[in-house]
Amino acid sequence: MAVTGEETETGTPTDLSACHLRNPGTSSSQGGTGITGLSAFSSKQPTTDSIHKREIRLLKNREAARECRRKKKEYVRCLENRVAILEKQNKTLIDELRAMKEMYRHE
DNA sequence: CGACCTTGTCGTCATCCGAG
DNA sequence: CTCGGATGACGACAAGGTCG
Repeated sequence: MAVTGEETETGTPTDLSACHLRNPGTSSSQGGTGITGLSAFSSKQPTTDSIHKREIRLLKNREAARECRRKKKEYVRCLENRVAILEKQNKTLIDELRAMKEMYRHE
């Protein structure tokens, strides 16, 4: 199903400034959609120009949405990477601590 | 096998936000 | 202000899985 190009590789976010998303939950939810779309032209007959403008806008937004999703995926992958690294680090430190405790206990 | 559920992807709309 | 890009939310659709 034409799943387009995946990006590069582990932990190299192209953007989102190194796993930093802006505050979630600031959007106040849209209007349930449905009969939307022509709101901008509701009262007037759409001219060929406005139709063309709309097509351009939709095309650009379509591409923007793709890019946005791509970035989001990469961001999540980056976070998962960090989690893995930190978990590993944590484990190492716990082991180290345990070893040191053991050492001091025998002194 | 068909009906239903789940998951992933896409396009669109509404909204936010920064630039000019 | 206006404009345009970015993004959250939603519905539609397809593919795969599960169950009777």
